[in-house]
Amino acid sequence: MAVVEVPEATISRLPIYFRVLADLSDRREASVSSERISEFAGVNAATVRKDFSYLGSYGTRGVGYEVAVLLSQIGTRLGMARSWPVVIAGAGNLGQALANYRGFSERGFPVLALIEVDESKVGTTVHGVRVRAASDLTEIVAENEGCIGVVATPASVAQEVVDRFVAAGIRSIMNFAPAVLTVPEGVHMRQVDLAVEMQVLSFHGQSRDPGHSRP
Amino acid sequence: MAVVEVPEATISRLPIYFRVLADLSDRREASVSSERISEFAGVNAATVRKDFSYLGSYGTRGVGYEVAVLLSQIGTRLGMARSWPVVIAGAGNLGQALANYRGFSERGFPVLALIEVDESKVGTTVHGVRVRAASDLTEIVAENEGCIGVVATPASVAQEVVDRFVAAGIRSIMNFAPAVLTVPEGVHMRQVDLAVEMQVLSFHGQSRDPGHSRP
DNA sequence: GGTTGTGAACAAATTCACAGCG
DNA sequence: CGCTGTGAATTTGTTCACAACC
Repeated sequence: MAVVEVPEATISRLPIYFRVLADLSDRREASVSSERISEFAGVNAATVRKDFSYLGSYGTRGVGYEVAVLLSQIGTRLGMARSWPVVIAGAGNLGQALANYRGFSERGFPVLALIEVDESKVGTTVHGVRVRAASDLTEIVAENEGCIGVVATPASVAQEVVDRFVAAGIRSIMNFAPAVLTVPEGVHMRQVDLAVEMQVLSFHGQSRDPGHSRP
Repeated sequence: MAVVEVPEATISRLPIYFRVLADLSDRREASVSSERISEFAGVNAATVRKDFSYLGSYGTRGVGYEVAVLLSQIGTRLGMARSWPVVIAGAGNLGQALANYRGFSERGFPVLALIEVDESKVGTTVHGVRVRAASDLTEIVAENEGCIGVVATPASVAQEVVDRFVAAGIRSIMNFAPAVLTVPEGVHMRQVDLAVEMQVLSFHGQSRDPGHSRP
């Protein structure tokens, strides 16, 4: 129970459990079984239990899990006890859209600033978020512990942006540019490519296979 | 080489290879080794070769792969020979952002319409995309073979929207709402939850582990 | 009784390592 | 020689099935 690392596959499901448990908590449900979580999360019940067991032993045999306890445990693991400021590079289409996206701020990821190289945009405000110059980056990151950097620039400059992020002290990066980027050891990066997701869908539309349903 | 299904993990990498090969093609490179693709795609070279072998035998031993041949093969498999019309449900923040996102249309996924229940928005135009009533959905889908449905509504109505999509004849759905949804056999659905991605990042930021770099 | 927590069995995906061939 | 294509080995992830416990 001590030395075992939480597997990556489990980590990627924790946010789902967190959401499900938050819903249950809103509905004033005190206790829940792995079977019921399994239904809401779309994950096999044994997987749910095994995932939870990596975090420790928080259930009661014959009863289930206390929603509040589990929610707080997973929340803590996910770092949801604090908020994680976000800096978005690129005030173009996507950057503005992300700055405007409530899903971030509502879930603990307030957008601090949009970073833009186009001088004419610097100093303006997009959906309440200030557009600032690239030269301000180091200062912004220094003043806000644990900043997450979001790359919303064209692919051609994405690696350059990531390098600047890293130089400024950012250790977590989310990349929306359609490019594979490299970061040094110790920096964590995730890639979201909307067109890639669409192409996976069109693969299944293409071949007349009876595609399946789980995300 | 014949009866073997293409594994899901391979399918999800095909769009990456496609992008890398398109870049190489732009740079007028005629031939490429799995080793080089591996660098650009951030995937082990043996994995690259195994992935390609599911599509057939398109390489030349001692030489490598012909960029043009491979690009066309993968493009065909991904259904990129045609364009895939997209209908977005929900003309709120996210829906408008997606309608405005060039990455879709540029890569063969033109946005046909935004579907919105708020009567006051119906009839307007958002970034050149018409906002239409839910009752128009069936007609739109019928007129456009192979429509992809995008869910950009609040989570509370997402399942309802998916059911309408399916009833209208849509078989490929991309869900941006933070909810786990179910679809009948034969309908393919993919989930993109931006806050989930951020939470996975904050998990790694939280624990002082030397997070790693690959997407 | 009911449900957790987990070892063991199974399945999928990745990586190694090398035969086979241009 | 160099690089592909692929069996075999390894790692990672999932699911089963049941003892342990409330």
